[in-house]
Amino acid sequence: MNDTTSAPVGPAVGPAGAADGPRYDFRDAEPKWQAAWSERACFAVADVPTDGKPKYYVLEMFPYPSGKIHMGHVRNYTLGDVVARYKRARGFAVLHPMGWDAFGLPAENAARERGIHPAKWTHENIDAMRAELKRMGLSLDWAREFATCDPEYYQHQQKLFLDFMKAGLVERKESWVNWDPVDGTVLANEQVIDGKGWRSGAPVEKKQLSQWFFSITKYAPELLSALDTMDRWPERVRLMQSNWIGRSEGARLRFERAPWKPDNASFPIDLDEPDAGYDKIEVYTTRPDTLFGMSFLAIAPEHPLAAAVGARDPKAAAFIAECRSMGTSEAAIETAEKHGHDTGLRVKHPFIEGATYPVWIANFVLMEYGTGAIFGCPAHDQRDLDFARKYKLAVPPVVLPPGADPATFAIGKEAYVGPGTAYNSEFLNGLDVDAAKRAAIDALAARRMGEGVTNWRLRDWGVSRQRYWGCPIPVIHCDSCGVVPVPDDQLPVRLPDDVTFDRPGNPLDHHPTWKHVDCPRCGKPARRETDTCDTFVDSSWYFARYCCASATDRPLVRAAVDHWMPVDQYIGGIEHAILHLLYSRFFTRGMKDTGHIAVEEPFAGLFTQGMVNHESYRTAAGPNGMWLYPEEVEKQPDGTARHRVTGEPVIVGRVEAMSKSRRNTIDPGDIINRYGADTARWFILSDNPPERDMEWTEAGVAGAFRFTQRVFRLAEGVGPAAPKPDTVGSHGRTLRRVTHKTIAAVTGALEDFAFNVAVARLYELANAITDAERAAAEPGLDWARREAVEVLARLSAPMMPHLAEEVMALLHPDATTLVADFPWPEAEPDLLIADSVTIAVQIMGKLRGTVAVPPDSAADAVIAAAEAEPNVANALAGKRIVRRIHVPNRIVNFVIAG
RNA sequence: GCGAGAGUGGCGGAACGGUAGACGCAGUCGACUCAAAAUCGACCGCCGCGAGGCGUGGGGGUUCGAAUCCCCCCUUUCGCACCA
Repeated sequence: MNDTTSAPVGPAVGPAGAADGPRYDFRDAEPKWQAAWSERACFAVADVPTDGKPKYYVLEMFPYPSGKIHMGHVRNYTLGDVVARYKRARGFAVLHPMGWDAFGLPAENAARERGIHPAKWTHENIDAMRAELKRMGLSLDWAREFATCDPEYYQHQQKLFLDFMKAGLVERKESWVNWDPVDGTVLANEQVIDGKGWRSGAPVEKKQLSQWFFSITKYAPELLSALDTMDRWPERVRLMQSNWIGRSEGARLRFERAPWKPDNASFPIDLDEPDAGYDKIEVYTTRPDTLFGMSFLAIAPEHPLAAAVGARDPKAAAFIAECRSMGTSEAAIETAEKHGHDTGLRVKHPFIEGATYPVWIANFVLMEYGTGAIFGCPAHDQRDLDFARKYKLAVPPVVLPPGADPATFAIGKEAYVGPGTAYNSEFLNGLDVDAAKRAAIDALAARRMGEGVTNWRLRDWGVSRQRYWGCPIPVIHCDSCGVVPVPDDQLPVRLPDDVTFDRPGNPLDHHPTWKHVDCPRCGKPARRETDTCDTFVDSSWYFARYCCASATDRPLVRAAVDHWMPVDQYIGGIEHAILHLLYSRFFTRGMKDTGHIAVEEPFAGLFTQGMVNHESYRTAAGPNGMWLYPEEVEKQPDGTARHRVTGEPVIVGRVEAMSKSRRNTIDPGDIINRYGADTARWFILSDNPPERDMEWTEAGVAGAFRFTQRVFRLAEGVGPAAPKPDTVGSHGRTLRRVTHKTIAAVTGALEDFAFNVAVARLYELANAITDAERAAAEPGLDWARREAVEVLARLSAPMMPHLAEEVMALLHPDATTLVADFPWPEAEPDLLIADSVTIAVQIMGKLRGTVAVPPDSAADAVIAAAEAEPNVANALAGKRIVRRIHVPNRIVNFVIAG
């Protein structure tokens, strides 16, 4: 596939045993050990194991089959593989599967642009990427592989959809969508850029469509409260989800409309017909305590009352149209300006007899949140204040800040939103904000005008997509029976193969026959639903399917899923912090409530990795500069860079995310060809903590490569196996201490996801082995070196699995057990105790010297030794010691007077 | 605007409140070599000849002792963003 001859640089790796150069040839070793693992099915586990081992489920977010793996994949799968191999060595039965998130728009784009069928494009990409992943030497159970575009997968998703429907978790409702009139499809918010479709460039329209929704809001309370128990998730992600779900406590109250009084003849409207249904306007507020500070009521332009007003008042209609033309994204850009239109209608205050307030249509009120209507309290809400100042509305203050004088306190340009005491508020006067809220809600309830409510920001999940390459939504529309679920025995609803992409819109809709079916209920001609599922649905249950990937008769086999789930360690990018992870949490609850599984939280542990970045290069500053690939650039000793071929000067840009447009990508396949998988894995782990963004550098990879060679050389340098000697000399003992401390340190680092620290400890062990190589011969030293090299290999195995096998095979030519099947090394406790510890000696917290004492020495002895240390004694001369602090095995600190 | 992180040598980064800079990268010098690569050895925070002093974004504080804990500020990254 990839050819090494095109690589411009790289180490000269000759065949093993060549006269010069490194002896360890990864090109020979890596495929050999991959084949060995595969032949022995080292990483296969049963759906329902009977070996009694504790289970551990490691999962990395599955890839979209774009065609090639990228460095982000390499990092993701390396991190997961380290965990999987480590846990396996620790005695766990490890489930570590892989598959493909294979539906989605790029396949359709390829079909449109290049005439390749989406299925063909997708499967070719999967084949290419599978081959690349296999070259990484991952400890995967490939028998569980699937792609979400396989009917064998999506048929079960259709079954789940129908079960969710039965359980009331699926709804069909009208909703406003972003509609691209050129592509003839709904766009997600992220696909609308500056009010235009991201592909067509056409202005996006707001359109009301009937769409399928998952009722994720039904689970809002538990999706929020469970976050508190998810202590193995990053705090950041939990917070983001919490904000996204957006619980708020407040009140819902109904304002009665005041009778219509035509004090201004220019308002030609009359909504006082008894059956109009506009006699009350419901609002949501988190500040019922500020009700006496009301000065207006405002409704969203999409509010039904606004439409009713617009039908009678052309000026109002024009204002509403103006608001609608400002798309959602544009509104976000122009956040400052608030606009409104006075309807002429008025509402009564719930508590103040005879007081009425104007009803405005305002662009800053959102129909999607709360009730689409607010009461305006300008003194204590910044938005309301901006609006009131612009339209010269009253600003009565009703919350007095602590210490402020009620006679002089006034609102300027800033609303007062802090704590305080209610005033100008009749029965609320004197109460603090919280007490006033409760009192106001009680009063509203007593009058049957309102009640306390909990409001959520989370909206239901719209899953309809007018696209071909997705899971068909398994329902049929019948003119007589309405929406009819496809019966189980007619599943799967397969995508037709013979589709065309020569015109905009949904190919399923254009297909000559596919959508025409008979109603399963009454038998009359009916239509298939042509919407397909959002691809986030596919990824909302794949983790459970892996547990029983070959089951054909049902989506999930309970015994298997209940055994393996939840995922013990999930690893992926932070970009999925909200959508994928929240949808999966919802879906898992849905699967539980429809009887498919027992767990309700899918991912017990979550780790979010950083990105892989790289320098970018271009030929000149400004718009004329051409981006260059890293392999086109040659670094100069003076730090500048030039073009490898033309010699042109090159501008070295920022270190930023790898992207095709900036050409600062590094192809993992190329790296594996030149350096091997172990080198790539080692470098990616060693560079920095895995949760942070890392920089991919040529020098770093080369350094990692040198280390692989060095480890092999250390192994070649040790003698044949021998029984443990009775006595070990001092160099040997020193080495053995390092060896066993390294076992403890690397174990701890791996448990903590501090893989860069684990790498550092292994470098230290290698350095200690090198020191021992140079030491004079003594009894037991050879044995200790051999032990150290074995430990080095075995501790490195989760990171560099091929090299570890090669080293152990070298040391044990007749061995039949693979390192992949070895248990994790155990440190000998005796060797973790040093025979001497270095105590820092401080005077007034400043280091003045060190003393070496036996571990756990008595305080008196340590202090005496510290005072005797020449440098310390010198500094203490003539001073009065007022206090002597001794921290066992660590420090002595003298506090002196004067 | 709101919320949450992060600021440590030339770089990536280590460091239970206890010897700041482990380990790696880059660099300097040396050995080997006709030479280069590879390998090996030494050095490698700043000031100072030295003794020593100064150093973890800035300023305060707690403590015998602070990169670490607390308060204020600065910079920066990310998330949400007219959410009533």
